[in-house]
Amino acid sequence: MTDIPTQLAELARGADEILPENGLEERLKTGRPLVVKAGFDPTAPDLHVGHTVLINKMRQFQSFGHEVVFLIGDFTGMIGDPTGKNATRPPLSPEEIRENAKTYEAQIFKILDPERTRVEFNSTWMGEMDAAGLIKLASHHTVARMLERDDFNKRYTGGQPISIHEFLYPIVQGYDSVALKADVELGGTDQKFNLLVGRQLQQDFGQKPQVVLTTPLLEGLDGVQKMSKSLGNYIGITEAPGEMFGKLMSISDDLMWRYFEVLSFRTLDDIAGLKKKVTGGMNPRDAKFELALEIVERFHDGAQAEAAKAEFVARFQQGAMPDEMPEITLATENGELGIAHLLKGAGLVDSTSEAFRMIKQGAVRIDGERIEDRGLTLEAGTTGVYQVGRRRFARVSLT
RNA sequence: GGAGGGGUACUCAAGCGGUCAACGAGGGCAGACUGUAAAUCUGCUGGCUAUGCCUACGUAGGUUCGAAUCCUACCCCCUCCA
Repeated sequence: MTDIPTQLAELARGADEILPENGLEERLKTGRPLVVKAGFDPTAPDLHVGHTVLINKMRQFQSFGHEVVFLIGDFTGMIGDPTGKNATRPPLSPEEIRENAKTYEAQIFKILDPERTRVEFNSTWMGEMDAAGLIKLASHHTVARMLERDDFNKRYTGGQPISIHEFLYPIVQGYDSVALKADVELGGTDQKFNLLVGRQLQQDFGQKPQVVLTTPLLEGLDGVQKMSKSLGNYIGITEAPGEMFGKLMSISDDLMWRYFEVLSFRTLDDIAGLKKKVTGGMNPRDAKFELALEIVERFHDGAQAEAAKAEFVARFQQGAMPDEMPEITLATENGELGIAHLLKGAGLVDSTSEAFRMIKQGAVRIDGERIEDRGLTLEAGTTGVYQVGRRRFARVSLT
């Protein structure tokens, strides 16, 4: 096993907080493999790179020989995490949960070692608990402590409603740590309160309170709001290399440095050096290339990453057409088809109204030639590459 | 249970009888420029068999030449009091 100082240094890297501060060292000194728990919401099985900050941390624990528990909160999912401003959500069916779990596994095992990962569902123990058990469990926590949580506190003092069931979320999550006898729980900074409830409950149940390690929440592509699927500002880890590369290239120069900090495996010194070069005149675009290459390689491979970069350069720097595009065949009426219908039929625009708008704005090209006539009709038997904007292409044949 | 406030396009948010397919902001898309799908600037942002037509302002009716705007009922959300 790796020596403790090295483990400590590696595990603390990129972490937002470790509570209690010396707790991790103390646990590591026991010399036994630690049970490291991280909970995931069953409703969002499409992981994005924001989640990987945490998963990478799990991988580190794993590589040091600890036992990682990937906990799917199917029971808590019924409540809906009140962290943030989420509204309550409809409960998932057992089938949906099983499906989501499979999707999760396919994705996390790109990073984690399946041999050393335990996948658990909290309905395993929560599903068996009856009302009496839940009341008893709830008695382990007080309203005053619950109201310490920042968002509850704000809502309470601000006269905003808080439903009773929302109080159950942190309690159930905390009880998961009791059920698993967790040594360490990982979570985003927004989970800090919930993770701390776990400590308190474990103590009440006669266990040694877990160490809490929080990781920062990653900003999404917009650079402002946290990365999330519902906000659409994310990079999914199953996305195609080209997509992934393009999205990384679209982030602002400022955000690029943030991504380097939390997503890159480069050393901090290395990143500082890169930053210096940019200040000294290096094109930030080239630094962004480095980042995009590294991330794409992580979820695909080196060759695909290079190919994605080559494609990006050709397409956006040199304005070339993509090598691959959808091939579509459309039937004409009376031997011809209006341009608006063609674009809609090819899926390049959502409506004929949009097609006309795009034409008016000079966004439509046929074989690279910009067209301006909205009344243009194309004859049967012709084939052409139709383009809307810089990113939407299709090769369309008319019959 | 009582009193009050509110439901408008992807989101927030104006409008309170015609000039409203609906101000403004954000987001998105497009164009220009460039150092890139960064930044910046400009435009567009309901649909269609397209110089016109159709559907839209919680739902269903009603008043009116004419309603997102007025009336009635219903549904939903929020606040305060009990």
